[in-house]
Amino acid sequence: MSPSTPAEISTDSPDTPVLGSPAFSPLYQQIKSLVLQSLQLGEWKPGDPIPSEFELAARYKVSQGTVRKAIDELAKNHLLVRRQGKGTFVATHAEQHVQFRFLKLKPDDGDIISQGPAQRHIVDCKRLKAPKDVAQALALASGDPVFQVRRVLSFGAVPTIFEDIWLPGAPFKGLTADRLSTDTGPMYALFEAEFGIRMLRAQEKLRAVNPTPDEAHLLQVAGNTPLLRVERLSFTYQDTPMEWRIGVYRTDHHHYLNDLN
Amino acid sequence: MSPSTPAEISTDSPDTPVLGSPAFSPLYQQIKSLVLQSLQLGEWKPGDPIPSEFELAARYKVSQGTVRKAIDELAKNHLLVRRQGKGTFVATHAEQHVQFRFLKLKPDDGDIISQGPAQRHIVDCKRLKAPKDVAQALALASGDPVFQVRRVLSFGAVPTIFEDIWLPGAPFKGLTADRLSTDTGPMYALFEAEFGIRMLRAQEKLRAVNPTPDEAHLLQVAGNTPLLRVERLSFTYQDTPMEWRIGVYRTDHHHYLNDLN
DNA sequence: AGACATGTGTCTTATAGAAGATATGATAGC
DNA sequence: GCTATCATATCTTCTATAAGACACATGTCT
Repeated sequence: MSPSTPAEISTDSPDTPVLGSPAFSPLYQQIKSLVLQSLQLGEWKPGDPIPSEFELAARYKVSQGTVRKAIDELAKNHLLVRRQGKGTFVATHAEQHVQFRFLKLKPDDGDIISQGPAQRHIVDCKRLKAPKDVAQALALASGDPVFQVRRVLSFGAVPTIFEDIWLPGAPFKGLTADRLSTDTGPMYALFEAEFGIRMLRAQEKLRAVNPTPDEAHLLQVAGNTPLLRVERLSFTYQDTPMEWRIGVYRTDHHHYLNDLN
Repeated sequence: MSPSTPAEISTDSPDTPVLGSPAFSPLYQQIKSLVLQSLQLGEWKPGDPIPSEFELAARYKVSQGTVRKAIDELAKNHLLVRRQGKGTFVATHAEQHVQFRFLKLKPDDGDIISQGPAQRHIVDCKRLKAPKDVAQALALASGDPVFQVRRVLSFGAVPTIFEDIWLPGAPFKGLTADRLSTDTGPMYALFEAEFGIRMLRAQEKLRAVNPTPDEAHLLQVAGNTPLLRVERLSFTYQDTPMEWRIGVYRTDHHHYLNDLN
């Protein structure tokens, strides 16, 4: 047969295992998942540059334009960051402008006291067996080890957010309250640096609730204060749930800002 | 392809494309704004097909690929809809799958009674002078004529959403409670069909609140029930604000669903 | 310091075939 | 004659390739 058939990626894998996908997908989609695979396997670390478009084109035996289309999509999903003249880099939670990508609570317009960085206070950090609801959210078996982290975020000395965070025990082996307390940056940056776990997307469900006595005490509000309850499920590669977080927000000086597009 | 002598440089050959005044942006961006202009001026009506990529390429004297990139972006912004084999169409709020693009309140998982379409009930519809806050939100002068529409949405006979909607008087000239009541489809579809006004994007600010006595009555809840207050500002072309809407949501059988990407 | 080379992503053009949708005309069966 | 079915032609968007000009960043040489 022909010694060098170009673009034969489709033929070598009769069954793509994931998601029961149709056997034939566009080339650039296949490139996209190959790049994704390299990202997941850690071939390129967060912050590092990935090979240039032409290098990848040569590696995968496709044209530069095809690689470009694949990278474009990954960049739109915030998995990669393009920098003209420099290269394309693996996105990281440690960067300034991506810092609080998932935190949509903003200070009200003209509110001065709420500006500036948040003060963090870890209430506790325990390792225990997953309750049923936690297990279900994280796709674990009931009773599997999980970490529970509870913390309060304050803005300008006003306690504003209480969060109840649940993490699967295995990937986060070694997590301690101390490690969390000493850290100064955002939590997701720590997850990335310490445990190699990168949150890629999340889904939030919002309701209005009254606080539990515990929450009322931690947030220093009356028991009948309406609060915003934000239930967030965060996913890493392959849409694997990696964090379940129930946040309770005070909205007297802040609001949850959302752009509909 | 041309059989003529290659060496000769004809005067018109470099073909400076028909570009607008903003001379220093990529070609495809300029094409994008030209298409946008045609959309705004109503050259192509909602639901209609726009000219094919090759036609537009000829019209603007650029390549088909450049037109494609412009259209791609407009399609991602939901201003156009591509349909393979058929053409590219002006997006409309009247389509089934875009119906409630801006309504993020979803019934809780496994909740049966809340399924199905919403029942609408217009509480009132008045024409009056804009209060200060309304004028500011809609970029009007204080005292300019505005419409105020108040309505209740119910799911499975449970009143769930109360909305206080403010519209600028001039563009919506002729709006009546009757017209709103008789209409069966989504409100934005009516705005589009009757007034030629298309909401393109919106911004929402969320807080948890207790209802006013009025709201408590209309939503049939106790006065201390925590409710989700959603303040939405909707924009049409040129980012002109065209609707200010304060919604109050019951979240006992629903939640506000948001994807973070 | 300035000029230059090089490596990167960005933009534009051109060409070609694949895939989906639709109209038209031929053909077979009644 | 009439209708159902198939094949074909011709639109459209979608995918892939290739090549060149440009812009940006960062060196190295003079």
